[in-house]
Amino acid sequence: MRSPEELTELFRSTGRKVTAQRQCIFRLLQGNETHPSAESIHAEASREMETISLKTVYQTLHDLAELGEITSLDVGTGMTRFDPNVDHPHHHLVCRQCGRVRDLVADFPDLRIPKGADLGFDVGSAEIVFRGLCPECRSTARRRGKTPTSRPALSPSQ
Amino acid sequence: MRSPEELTELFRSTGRKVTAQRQCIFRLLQGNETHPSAESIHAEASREMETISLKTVYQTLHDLAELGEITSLDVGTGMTRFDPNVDHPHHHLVCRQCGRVRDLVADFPDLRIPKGADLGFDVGSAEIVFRGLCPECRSTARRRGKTPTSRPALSPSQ
DNA sequence: GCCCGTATCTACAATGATTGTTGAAAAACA
DNA sequence: TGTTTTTCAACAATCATTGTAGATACGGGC
Repeated sequence: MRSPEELTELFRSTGRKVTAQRQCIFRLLQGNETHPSAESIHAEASREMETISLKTVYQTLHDLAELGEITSLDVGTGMTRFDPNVDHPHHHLVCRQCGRVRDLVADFPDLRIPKGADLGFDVGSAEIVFRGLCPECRSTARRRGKTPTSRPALSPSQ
Repeated sequence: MRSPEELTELFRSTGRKVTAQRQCIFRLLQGNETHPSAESIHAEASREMETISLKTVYQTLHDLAELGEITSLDVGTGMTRFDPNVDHPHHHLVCRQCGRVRDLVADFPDLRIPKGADLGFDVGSAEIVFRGLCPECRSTARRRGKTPTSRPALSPSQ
């Protein structure tokens, strides 16, 4: 994502108007690595502008996504997350406990689909989501030895 | 996913009751490669049982997921999709036009996270989503030369 | 095959995330 | 500064999904 100043210019040059609300959102996004949801951006923005509406946040985020300045990603945490890191291709680590998302900066050069396996799809991109436990949840999870869902045997005479 | 008969037995042996609604859903899922949503399962089920409720479908799908007989996946199409193919690890092709999802049976052995790049996460699984256009949408899309969203230059004197 | 306790069913209301609507206010540009 | 047009905030509405409650059906024991 570009700097707030550049975004201001970009918005003007694409026929969009620049408001205090939008600039506030620009600032909150810049360098933000938490992959915030619209809700969490709204919560932060509300601290500076008590009356800013959630709708405004959604709209600005959509504008930024349309301009390619951020990407929206759905990693199954129930709400769309937004990522201002569009200049360095990367993948994501998702905590299955708390929903935290982190960038994984690694290149996977062998992500080519084998000939014939693409089923006729015209494939343009690949996203990898790694799921696990973030450091914070790892320590919390130590009390319960939770091995997740192994398939029970069929009719185990029990 | 096991056969409807085995699932019947499995449900009984895990203290669940077997109803006509559930068996209908078992049948609709077996061998189903369309990655249906709860809604679409409900639509199909309604053809056999006019009064079956969407809630029942959701509950049964959750039960099956809990038993490890299906997996639920969120590929950003707006609703949770369900996949009865749990016996062969695989990834997914998603059409960004129509939302169609297909299994991609290919092994990516080099999906190891480089040492130190995991940011302390305890990573348990990796899902790859390949996005593109399915064969059906490829032919339909030919009219509009739609190159998706390249970033506009900053202040292009225009 | 029937009874009874309990899980499941349907219908309906409620939730949470997101989007549509509308009159008021503020930005851009002359 | 005035004019035009977009955006704003405050709703209400939508969509997928989940909660509630009373009616109903399953299934183990007679």
